[in-house]
Amino acid sequence: MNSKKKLRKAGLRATKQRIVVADILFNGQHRHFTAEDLQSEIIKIGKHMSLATIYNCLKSFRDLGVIKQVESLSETAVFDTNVEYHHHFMNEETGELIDIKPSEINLSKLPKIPEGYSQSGLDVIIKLRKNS
Amino acid sequence: MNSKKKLRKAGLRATKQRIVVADILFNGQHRHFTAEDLQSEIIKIGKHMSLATIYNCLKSFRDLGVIKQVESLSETAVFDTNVEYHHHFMNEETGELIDIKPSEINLSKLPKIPEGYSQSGLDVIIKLRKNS
DNA sequence: AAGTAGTTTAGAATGATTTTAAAGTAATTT
DNA sequence: AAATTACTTTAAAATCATTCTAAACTACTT
Repeated sequence: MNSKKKLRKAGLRATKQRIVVADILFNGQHRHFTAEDLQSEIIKIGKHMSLATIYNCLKSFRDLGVIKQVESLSETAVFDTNVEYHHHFMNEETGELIDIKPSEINLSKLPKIPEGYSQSGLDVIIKLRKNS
Repeated sequence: MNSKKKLRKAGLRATKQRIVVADILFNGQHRHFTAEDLQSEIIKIGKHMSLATIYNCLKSFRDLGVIKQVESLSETAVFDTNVEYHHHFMNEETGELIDIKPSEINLSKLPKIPEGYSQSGLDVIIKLRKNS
């Protein structure tokens, strides 16, 4: 099934722009990218698309669940007076953080570190939603 | 030891502004805060301090190691075509991400979720640095 | 008390993202 | 196939967090 049909099926208008983005993204291989990465690629294949459109498109694809936005704790810099190694709970709505002591998490198995690199940190973030 | 002495000992000039910030931050209780949170508190106690100064001050305290900047993946939005639950390696210098399959991490013990909340997500980020 | 080097500051600059509102277009209806 | 309508795209302006600039200031040294 081509991108046009998939978009229609998902309830989105099959605009030229969305088709271009879908054709780039869903080629079978997973990838991480920013809005600007995508714009560069679009330019590389001789097309043009405004950044606003790219943001709009990525947002609708994300809401549809066909891509994921990688979690970032907050869009503003957050500081912590606790300088010991620890993890965090994060309230998804407010961004509020609560410390988690390392002893409360057991990370008994970790993946092999890629060749040529060393581990320089490890963060666990448990996201919370208020019960309704 | 008061803030003035502590700053001097750390090799930082004991400016009025740094003393105010240190007095607010190092009162024995840990906390998470943004530059603006801090400015609001400073205004609340009848003082004034420019945001640039607050950023400068937090940066020097961070470099000194007396506060920590909570990790954020990247300052720009990153998207991922892999919508399955998974974790990430992150190259600290470039921000580049590599997927980690959940089966490669064993999280056998997790902390108790705070009263009134439910877990809505869990992310593990392993930071990498290139070997020298 | 004077010197100097690090600091503070307002305001400008930057960079990512969103908004605005006008022009365009996909899908529907005629 | 043309007309309609509602959703989209877009350039440009706006916004927000953060950094930079460069002039005024001040902590510490001499």
